[in-house]
Amino acid sequence: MPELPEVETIARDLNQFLRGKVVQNVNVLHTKPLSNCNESEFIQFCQQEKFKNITRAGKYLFFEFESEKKMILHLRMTGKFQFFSPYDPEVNFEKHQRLLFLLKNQEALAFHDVRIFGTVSIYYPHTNILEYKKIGPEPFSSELNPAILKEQAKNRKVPIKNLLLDQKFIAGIGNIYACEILHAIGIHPAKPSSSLNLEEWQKVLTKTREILKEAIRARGTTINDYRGLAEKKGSYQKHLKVYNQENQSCPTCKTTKIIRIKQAQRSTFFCPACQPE
DNA sequence: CTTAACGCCTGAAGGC
DNA sequence: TGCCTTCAGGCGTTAA
Repeated sequence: MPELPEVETIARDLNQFLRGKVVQNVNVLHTKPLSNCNESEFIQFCQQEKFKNITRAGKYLFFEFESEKKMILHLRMTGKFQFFSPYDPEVNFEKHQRLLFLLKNQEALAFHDVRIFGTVSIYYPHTNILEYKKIGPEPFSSELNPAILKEQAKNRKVPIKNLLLDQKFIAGIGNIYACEILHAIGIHPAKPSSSLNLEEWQKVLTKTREILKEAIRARGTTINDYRGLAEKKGSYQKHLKVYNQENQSCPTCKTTKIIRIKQAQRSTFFCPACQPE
């Protein structure tokens, strides 16, 4: 499940492979990912476009072409990219490839997505990009500070864990890092968001940045599905203290076992000793 | 405005 | 072995 560190890693790698390359043709192997156009529009949109830059915003990937057209893609749960050089359909075809971008010199980029939750949308220059409006501030943005977070949360009764998952509150945090952040600062995941004081918001912000930065250094977390380009795994799973660690001893207090609860239909892992109510 | 529940999807894993 | 159920979860939609 790609979150900010995983998407950042993919964006950096894609840039290296794709910058300056031209899309000669596209095979739409499944139309479900196309969110704001049909198959023929999508093919038309991409043909002869040269990749200029690939960036990340929240958990979205922004593909910018030289023409200033943009393609915005979300990997959701199981989306990943495969770069083939050269691409041989006999060898490289896989069942769950959904979009295939054919490049020069027999190279190709495949968007692979088992569960087909991933989405792509296309934008012509100078048009209003809806995706921007849906996501909140980047965790590393200098506009963020503890006072703003506290203010934004003052009427929010939802558990802090759920608020950290809200992409409009802070962009890019998913289930894994939300659990890790709360453990690192010793806050119970069910604590009502509006009850955190300024000092606690300071800790949230500092640890969020620290953990995400460290996870980017490790090229993300690979538990089940996540793979970067070239099927490369991340290594941050070695640093996880609570996520997926049910019944293990907490690495911080070394005495209490990590427990698992459900919040808003999602698993939350935490240490009841280090994160008291 | 906020919150909660559901649906989308497939493959892995567990129960019997 | 095989069938059935449950689970994984990001996010859009819907309803309250």
